[in-house]
Amino acid sequence: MTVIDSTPVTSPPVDACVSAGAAHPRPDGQDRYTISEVAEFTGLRAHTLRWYEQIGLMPHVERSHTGQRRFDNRDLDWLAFVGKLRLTGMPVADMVRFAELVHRGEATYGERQDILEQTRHEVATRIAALQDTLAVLDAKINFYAGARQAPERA
Amino acid sequence: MTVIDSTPVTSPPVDACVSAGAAHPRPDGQDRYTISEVAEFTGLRAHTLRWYEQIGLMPHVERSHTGQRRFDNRDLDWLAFVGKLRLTGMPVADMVRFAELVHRGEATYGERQDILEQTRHEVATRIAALQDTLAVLDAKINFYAGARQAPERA
DNA sequence: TAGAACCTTCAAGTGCACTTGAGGCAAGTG
DNA sequence: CACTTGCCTCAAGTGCACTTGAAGGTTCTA
Repeated sequence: MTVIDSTPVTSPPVDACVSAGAAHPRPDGQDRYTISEVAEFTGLRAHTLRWYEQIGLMPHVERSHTGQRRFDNRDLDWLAFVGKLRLTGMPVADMVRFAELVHRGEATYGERQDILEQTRHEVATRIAALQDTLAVLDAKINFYAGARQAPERA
Repeated sequence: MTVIDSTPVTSPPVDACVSAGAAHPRPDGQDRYTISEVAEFTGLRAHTLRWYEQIGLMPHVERSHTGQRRFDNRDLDWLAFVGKLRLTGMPVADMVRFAELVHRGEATYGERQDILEQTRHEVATRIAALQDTLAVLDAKINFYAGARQAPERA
């Protein structure tokens, strides 16, 4: 019985951390992707994907009999999550540390929770700062718009 | 009559762009600051402030009779705005371009408005993405919390 | 009047996150 | 069977935003 995608099953219950909730639209009902397929799908370059693996951010990807990488849906989930973390501004080194915790299994749940709570806090702070910025931008945009509509008022 | 701060007056109506709305808490009722005062106030290093001026991101700062920089409240406003732009992820080169538009005066209002509207759009998009990320983080945090509270459920 | 604590310019260095290039193997096509 | 395409590894290069350092002038405090 092969995994056919559709709903996020995550059959091996060993470590459900990787399933990122409502999955992104998968290419199709398969489970083995070449590096260029993954590159197109994630927006990352093939070189970057290899580099991720090299530094330990992308844990060991399966290989074909000729040594080429074959990514599966779990890998895609992990990359989607990494993309989210990247969005938060988390340094790559920290993501690698998190990846190591995931690799070490259930024993690190607590530590992982702590890290994500810290990250959550930072993200919330960042959102607030950006909303502040939005207000400043709006004020300036309004100023410019007003100045253009009433240009002769010296 | 010297500018005493309080409400954003911006007496010379030439270019009100710099007044960033509700001003940050000013050091005190003065209007001439040394570079180290500005450094402490903004969190930027003195070297960075000189570099900003050098690349055209900090338009000409006044000098004392001995040639030392004397920043005023307008400069502080500008730096606060630059800080906001930096938060949005705008590259320094783009900020320099904006600074040049400001320097060229009213004729560039339209162009400036366009840039800020574009930036506004990007910031809004970014906020949405971060809120998405927040949801993912919450899901994972809950997963970890749940797994710790009910650890014996193989 | 001495020394600390500032300031100046010019230039090279740092850290991060990739990016690019070289050289080569393996599978499919006319 | 040559050729193109796609993958591999290893190593060096790039771009950005500062950061640090060197060498020297000026101003404030004791």
